[in-house]
Amino acid sequence: MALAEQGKASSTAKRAAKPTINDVARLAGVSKKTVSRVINRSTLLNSETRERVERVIAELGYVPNPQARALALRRNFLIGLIHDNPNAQTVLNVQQGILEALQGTEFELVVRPVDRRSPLMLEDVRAFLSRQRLFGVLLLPPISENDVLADLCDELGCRYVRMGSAELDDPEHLVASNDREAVREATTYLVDQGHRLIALIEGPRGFRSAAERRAGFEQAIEAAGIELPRNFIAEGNYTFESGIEAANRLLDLGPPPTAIFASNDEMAAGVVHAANQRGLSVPENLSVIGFDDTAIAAHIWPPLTTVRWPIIPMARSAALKLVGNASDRARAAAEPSFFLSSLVRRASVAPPRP
Amino acid sequence: MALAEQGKASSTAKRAAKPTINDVARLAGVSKKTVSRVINRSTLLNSETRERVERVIAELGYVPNPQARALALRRNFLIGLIHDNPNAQTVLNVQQGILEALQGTEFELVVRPVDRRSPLMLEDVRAFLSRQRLFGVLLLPPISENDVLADLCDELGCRYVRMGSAELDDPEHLVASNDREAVREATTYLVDQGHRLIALIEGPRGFRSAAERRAGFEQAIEAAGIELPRNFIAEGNYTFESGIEAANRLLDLGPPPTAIFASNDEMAAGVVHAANQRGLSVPENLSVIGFDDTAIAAHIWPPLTTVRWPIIPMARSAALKLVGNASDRARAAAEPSFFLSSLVRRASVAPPRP
DNA sequence: CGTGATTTGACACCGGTTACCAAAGGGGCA
DNA sequence: TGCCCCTTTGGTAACCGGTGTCAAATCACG
Repeated sequence: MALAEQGKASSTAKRAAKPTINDVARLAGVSKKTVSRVINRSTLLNSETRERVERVIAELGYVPNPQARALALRRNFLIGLIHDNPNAQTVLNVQQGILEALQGTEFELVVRPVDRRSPLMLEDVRAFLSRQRLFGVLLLPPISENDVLADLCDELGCRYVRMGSAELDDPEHLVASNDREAVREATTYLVDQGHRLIALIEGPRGFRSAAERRAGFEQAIEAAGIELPRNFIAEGNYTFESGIEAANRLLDLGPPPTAIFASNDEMAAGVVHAANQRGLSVPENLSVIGFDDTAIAAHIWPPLTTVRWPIIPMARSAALKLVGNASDRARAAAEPSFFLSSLVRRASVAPPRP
Repeated sequence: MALAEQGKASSTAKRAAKPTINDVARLAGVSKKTVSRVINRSTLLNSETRERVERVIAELGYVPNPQARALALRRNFLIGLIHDNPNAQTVLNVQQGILEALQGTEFELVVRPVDRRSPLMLEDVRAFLSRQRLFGVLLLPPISENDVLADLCDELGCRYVRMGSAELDDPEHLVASNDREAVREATTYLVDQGHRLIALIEGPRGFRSAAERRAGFEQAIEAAGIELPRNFIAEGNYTFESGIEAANRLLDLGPPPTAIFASNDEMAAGVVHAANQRGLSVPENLSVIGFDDTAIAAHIWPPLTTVRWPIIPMARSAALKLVGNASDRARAAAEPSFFLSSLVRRASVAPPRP
């Protein structure tokens, strides 16, 4: 009887009827509840019983049904990635980092791009979160800076971790990098190369990440004793096209800058593109530094000097923080919250022409 | 009583206890089952009853619990995206297309990158599919060409749609594009510009998609009456770096090609990069055509002439095919399976120098 | 008033979890 | 030594929120 049951449960070819907790309980001669205790590593268990149940589980190849657990626990084993980041490589890197962290767990990754500008965004996210009862969500910049969104997560009882630059939230909810420092370092590098006419293409105003990078830039300029013309700071929106436009505005100035720091690689690539279109050569006539060190930075010509933003480890850490919250608070708290960005010197910077 | 209940269900602030099917049934004065029928658009329903239930549903803002449905139906409302595509923009475009199709439905997208070369890949996917009981999966090239994987989906009772070049599967399971045709067109364009020394960088051997593109290339060369030196066909693996290497091998030949067709944009960008490193200018000294028309194509300098691969509509169609299978087989079958790729002329092609 | 078609409901079930209770075993105390 | 209380261990039943099955109720019609 027991053998017949086992055979039926584990090997039958037709639409493999997966073994359930009941099968395990019957074969192990215990109740469902005991099996449940074994699965959930309850301490209130005789070690002999535990072993017996574990043996049956292994024999049957039993795996708890996530749907049933989700129903009973009122919570899914899904991690959501909410983002409105325009950069494909960044988003994919984040996905990769998260999945590395989720590897071997029962969690899955659900992606949810949103439109920051849509008036329906918040309602959309609300519906998503409350319907799916996600275990938790990861918020990617720039939308991670939206406090209303974070509050919404709280309100709906959904854990969250935000990725961002700094002081956005408690360490429990945050993974950040030292963007300001890194931009200061990069800008200082331009100064050290002899540049005095250095322009900035910043991200959209109103975002902390943009403000951080700008602050680092201004600190370096000030430290060098350079007076920064007001119109040497241009605004972009992190897209290639906006980089082109901003570069054209800057290069039309008299005198034009000899070096441009762009707040991400995409825009930096746009700057290089615009320079080429004008017959300017990088780095001979114009030095360019980007930010992120996504694939495009190494791929364009000349290879871009840029700030490496350790997005994959950051994403991994953020996911561990989220998931760790479940089983092991200590480990979650120990998960690093701060990461260092640093300058990668390639070929898009040279001393200005005399 | 009814009003009190309603208040409790719909407005209570504390951890908003969501209304369930029971609440709806009670308020509408019908049974759970009847509500279920309304939700599922069963035709066996008095229209008056239906309206009454629908009114209550609207009042309460009731939304069925996906977890409970998943348990009862033994199937999740999750679409999986299984891929091992190295190109970030392509993957993200696919995600975008899928999400467009899923917009407004109860389905969510779960991403699952895999490692084609890992011996554990199949077991990994098997565990993923059988544990999560996904509604269905989308298979992206190049892994979509793996027949074992498709069979595995079948075996596990998981619907699937493969994206690929052609003749990979039944139309029900396939969304394809006319790569061969498109490559022939692109190559013919090079011929028409006056090129006779045209090289190909193809994808990894053993993949149908690579073979398709190669076939198109060879057809065009043959039609032009050009004899193709054997070493004018180089192999790459779709990465930027492999494009550089292949380009260097080709440009070291005597005589070197005056035009190179690369089987994707990433490798084409590598070709441009390699040419620049050698002091060759594109398109003056070397013409380059890519494939895909991902963002990088428009972003590098010079903007790349390439074949536009309509990946977003393809992904959308694939997702509709998958989901449509559920509600509306006719619509799913009607969903187009074939898409046309076509040449986008930018600035990386010019007649060869005399 | 019987007959068949249409609507509706009662009830078990999906596969886990928690609440609560009962039995078994161990130690303190009279 | 015997009694009682407390801790450990395991079982039962209810529940999470839907769905399928099947029978009952309703209705039109000959």
